[in-house]
Amino acid sequence: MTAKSSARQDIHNSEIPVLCRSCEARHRGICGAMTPEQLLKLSKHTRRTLKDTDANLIVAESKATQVSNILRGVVKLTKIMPDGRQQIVGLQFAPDFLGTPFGEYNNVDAEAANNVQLCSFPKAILEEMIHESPELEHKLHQQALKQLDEAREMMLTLGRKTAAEKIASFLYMLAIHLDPEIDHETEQVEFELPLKRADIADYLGLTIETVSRQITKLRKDGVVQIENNRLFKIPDIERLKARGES
Amino acid sequence: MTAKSSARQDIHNSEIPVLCRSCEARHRGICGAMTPEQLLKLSKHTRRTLKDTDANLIVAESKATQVSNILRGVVKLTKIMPDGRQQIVGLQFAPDFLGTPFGEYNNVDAEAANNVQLCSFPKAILEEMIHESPELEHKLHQQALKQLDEAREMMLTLGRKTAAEKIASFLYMLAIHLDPEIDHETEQVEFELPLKRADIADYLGLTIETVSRQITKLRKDGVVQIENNRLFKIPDIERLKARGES
DNA sequence: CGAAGGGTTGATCTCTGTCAAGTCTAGTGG
DNA sequence: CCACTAGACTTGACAGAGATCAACCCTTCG
Repeated sequence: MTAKSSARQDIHNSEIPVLCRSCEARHRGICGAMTPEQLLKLSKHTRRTLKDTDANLIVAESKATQVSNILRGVVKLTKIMPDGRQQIVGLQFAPDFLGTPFGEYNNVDAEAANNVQLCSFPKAILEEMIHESPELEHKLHQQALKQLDEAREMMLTLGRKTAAEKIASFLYMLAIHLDPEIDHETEQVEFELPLKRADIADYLGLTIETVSRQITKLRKDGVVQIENNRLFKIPDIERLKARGES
Repeated sequence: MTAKSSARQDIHNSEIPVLCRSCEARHRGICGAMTPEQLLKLSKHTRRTLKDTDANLIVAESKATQVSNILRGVVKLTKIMPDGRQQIVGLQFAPDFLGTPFGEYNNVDAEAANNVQLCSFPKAILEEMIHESPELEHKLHQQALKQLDEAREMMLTLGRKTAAEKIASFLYMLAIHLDPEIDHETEQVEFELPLKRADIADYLGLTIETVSRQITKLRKDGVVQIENNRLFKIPDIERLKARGES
C-alpha cells in the first residue's frame, strides 16, 4: 500500500502511513500525540536504520540534528571522565524517544547495548510539529519526567545500596521491562540480558568482577537460573525484588 | 497599591501584581512565561510561607495538591529506604519550581536545607494555566530537562568518583550556584554552606566522617578556607574544579 | 588451530565505613 | 554569670566491602 492509496481513503485508521501502522511508537511513544496529517508529514522524512551492538548513536558535545524513536533494542546513555571512567546514566527501551529535543548540543553519549532499530528524523521537523501541537510537547515532557524519576531512583541505588542490592534491583528492573507476559505474578519470568557484564558494571558503579561474583551468588542461591550467560529465568520474582531492598 | 489600581492601568509593567514585581521567579523562574493577567489570577491564590531548616515541604507518596516557587533558600529532595538509608536526589535553589506538575502523587520527599521562603499555590490553578498557555508547559519542560541533566551528572559522581572528587565537585557546584558575583574568574569566591555535614553525606553517598575528613584535607591543602564551619572561601576556583576531575 | 572477546574465580590491597572518643558552639536554666 | 546539655563537627583506630591484579575457562570466528 502506498502513501497515495492511503491518502485517498478517509476512514479513520487508513490515513496513517503504512510504516507507522503497527509501530509501537504510535501506541506507547511520542507519535501517539500526532495527527494522521502530522504522521504523514513526518513519515516523509523518517529513515529506519539498524545498529549493531556498541554502535555510536549520539556523541556528546556534538550538535544535535537528528532525533529518533527506538523501535527495537536497548540504548545506553553514558558519561565518561577524561581518564576513562565511565557511567551509564540511563537505559532506554523501545519505544522510547531518543535525542535532545531542545538545547543545541547533546550532553550524553548514546550507544546501542544490543542490536537496535531506530526511526530517525531531523530535529527541525520535530520542533516545527511541537509548535503546531502542544500535545506533542506534553508527551516529551512526560517522558522527561519519567526519566527524571528513574534517574533519581538510580541515584539512591548508586549512593546507598550494596553491590548485592544493586545487582538484584537491576535484574528486577530488567525483568519488568523485558518480559512481555509479566502480568500473572505467579509465573516464571524470563528474559535475555541485553547488556554485557562490563555494561552492567558501568551502570551500577561497580567492576565487572564484582558484577560477576554477585550474579554467581544469586545463581547459587537459586534466585535466578542462567543459560548461555545471557538467558535469565527467575522462578520467584518477588524473591528477586526483596533482594534489592528499597 | 491594590489589585484594583493595577487593573486600571494598562501601561506595560504596572499590570503586574505588586508581590510579583521584584520576584526572581518572574525573571528566571516559571512565572516569566505568564501573562500579566495570569499573574494577577495566580496571585489571588498564592501564599508566601517561611520554613525552618529541616521542615518538611513535601512528603513522598502523599497526594500532590500544592506546588511552589522557591523564593529563598535551598531545598533537598530525598529518597529513603525502609531501613533508613537516605539519599538526596536533588538540590533546588531559588527561584526553582518545586512540585509534581503532572502525576497525582509525589515521588520524593522535600525538606528545607536551610531557611526557605516559598510562594505556594494549588496545583489545579497551575494545570488550568498550562492549558491556556503552552509556553508555561515549555518552561516546566525546560526545568525538567535541566534537572535530568543534573541528575545524570550526579550519577557519574555517585558511581565513579572517589570521596575526594565528590566533595570537590560538590563544593564547586555550590560555588557556582551561590556566589552572586562569580563572573570575574580571577577573584576569590565565597559562600555560606547551606547544608550540614550529614546532608552532604546523604547527597554524595558517603558518611559524615568521610565528608569531614575530605573537607579537612581540602582545608589543609589550602584549596578552601573555612570560617565558623559554614563560611567557605575559595582562593582559586579552578584549583577546586580540578580536584573534582570530570 | 590460534586469537580475541566475554565471563569466572582467587588472592590481596585499599578506600571508605564503623565504632568510639573528644572538641566546639549555642542555648538553657539555676 | 557560670555550669550543663545537645547538636554539629572532628579525629583516631580498626574492619570490611569492593577494587585491583592475575590466572583461567569457554565460545566464536577467521
